[in-house]
Amino acid sequence: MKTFAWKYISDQIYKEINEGRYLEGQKLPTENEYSLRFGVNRHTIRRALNELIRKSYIYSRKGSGFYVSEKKTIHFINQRPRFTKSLIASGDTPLTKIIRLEYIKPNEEEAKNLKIKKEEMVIFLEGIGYRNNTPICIYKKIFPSNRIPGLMASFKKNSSISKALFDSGIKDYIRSYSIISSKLTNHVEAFLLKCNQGEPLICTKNLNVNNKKEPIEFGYTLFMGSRVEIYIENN
Amino acid sequence: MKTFAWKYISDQIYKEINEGRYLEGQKLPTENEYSLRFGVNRHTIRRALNELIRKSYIYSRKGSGFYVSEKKTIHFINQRPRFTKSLIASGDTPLTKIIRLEYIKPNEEEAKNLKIKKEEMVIFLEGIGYRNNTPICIYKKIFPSNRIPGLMASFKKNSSISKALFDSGIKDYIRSYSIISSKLTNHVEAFLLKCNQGEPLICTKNLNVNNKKEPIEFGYTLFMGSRVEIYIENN
DNA sequence: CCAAATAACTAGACAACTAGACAAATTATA
DNA sequence: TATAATTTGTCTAGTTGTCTAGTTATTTGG
Repeated sequence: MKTFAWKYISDQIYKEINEGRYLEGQKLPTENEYSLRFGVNRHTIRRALNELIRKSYIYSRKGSGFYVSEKKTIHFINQRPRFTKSLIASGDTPLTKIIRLEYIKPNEEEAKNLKIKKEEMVIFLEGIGYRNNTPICIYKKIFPSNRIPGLMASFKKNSSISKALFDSGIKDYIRSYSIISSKLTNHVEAFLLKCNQGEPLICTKNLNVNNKKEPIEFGYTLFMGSRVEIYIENN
Repeated sequence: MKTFAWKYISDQIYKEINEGRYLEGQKLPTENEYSLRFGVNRHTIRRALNELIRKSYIYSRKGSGFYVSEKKTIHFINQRPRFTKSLIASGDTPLTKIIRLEYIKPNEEEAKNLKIKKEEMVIFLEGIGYRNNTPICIYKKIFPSNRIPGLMASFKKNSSISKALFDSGIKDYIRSYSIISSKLTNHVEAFLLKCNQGEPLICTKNLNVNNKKEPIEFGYTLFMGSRVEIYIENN
C-alpha cells in the first residue's frame, strides 16, 4: 500500500492547522506556494486542499485564497426560536439580511399549514443569516398577513424580524413542529451562501403559532452543513 | 448549469429596475454600495453593471454614477411615417441597417393587403433601427415591385428607405392603418436587438399607400419595449 | 507474470474573481 | 471659488475554478 502525494499533503496541511499554526478564518498559503513547497503540480495541491474542504476543515474563496474554517455555529431548535438571540448567546455577531419581501399566493402545503385559503395572499420573506459576516443560512418565511395586520409595513420599517412581529402585536410565539432533511446546494444557493455548488445543506421546515395556537409563520431554512450544526432541545 | 456572481447580480439589479424601484434617469446605488450589499469585489459589480449597459438598460457617467436609461418616445403618426426624420427631429442620431434585401413570394396576408396576386414577386426588406448606436427595433417591409419600377436598384443605391422610394417616384405616401400587438423576443430577435430572450416587444403591422390610394408598402416592426414607447396621436 | 484498465499526476490554457493603484470627472464642502 | 471627497474608468497583478490532454504509476484480472 502506498500513500499518494495528495493524501500525504492533505494530512500534512491538516496537521499544521491542528497545531494551531493558522487561526480560524486565517488565510493559508496559496496553491502556488504549496506547489513549490511540496514540489508537486498545482492540481495535486488542489486535490489535497479539496479533501480538507470536503471535511470542512477549510474553505476557499475564488480569486482570494483558502481559509481555515471557523467552529460550527450551534443552532438550537426549541420552543422559542430566535436566530439573533441564539447567536448572541454564543458570542457571535449576528446579522440577517432580507433579500426579498412581497405578497405572493401560498402553495398548497403553506396554505394548509397556515390554515388559510389557497387564494389568500400571504407575505413572503426571504433572507440570509450571517455569523461574523459569513453567510450561514437562507431562510424563507410565509406569514398570513390577514391574521397579522400591519405586518408588511412593520417589516419595511424594522430590520429584525421578531421586532417586526412584536410591533404587529405578536408578543410571543412558539414552535409547533420542525422537520429536518438535507440536500445539496444548487447554483443560486451556492452564490447566496458564498460556497461551492453541491455542498450539503441541512433543511428545516417549521411552523410557528401564537399563544392562541393560530399559525403565524411557516418557514423554510437552509443551513450550511459546514458552518452549522443543529441542536435539538428536549425539556 | 452554473450561475456566475456577475450574472446573478446583473439579473438581480435588472429585476429591481424592472420592478420600478428606480425610475428612468434615476441614479442607481454606487459600485461601492453594491459591492457591500452583494459581498463581492467592486470589479465584479462593474462587470454586472457593464452587462446592463451593453443591453442599454442603464448608462454611466464618469465621476457621477449609474443611471436608468430613458425610453425613447416614438411618435406613431397616422399620416406620414418616416423613421429617420422623426428621430432627427427629436435630436437623436438615427441609423438603420438593412440586413436582408431580396425578392420573395408574399404570403396570403401580404398579397391581400398589397392588392396583388400571390404569385407576383415582391421586394422583401429587413433591417434594424438604432438610436445612439443601440438597436431599438427590427422592421420587415414588403414592397410590390411591379408597382414601383426601379425600386430594387434604388434600395441598393440609397441608404435611406424613404429616399429610395422618393427616387423611384414615390414622392409621398400615407399610412392606411396600423395594428399593434405584443410578444416576447425569441433568441434571434434577442440577438439582433442585443437584449435578453423573453423581453417584451411592441409589434406593429401597417400598410402605407400612395396618393392614389394604391398600397405601396406592407410592414412589420418589432419595437423593444424597454427602449421605446409609442405615442399615438389622434387628431 | 503480463496486459489492460484505472487512478494519480503533470502541463497548460482560460475564465471568474480579488486586490490595489491611479487618473479623470463629478459632487460636496469649507 | 477653491479644496476635498466621492465615483467611475482603466490599468496591472495575483488567486481560485474549470477545462482538456497527455504521461506515469498502480491496481486488476486472466
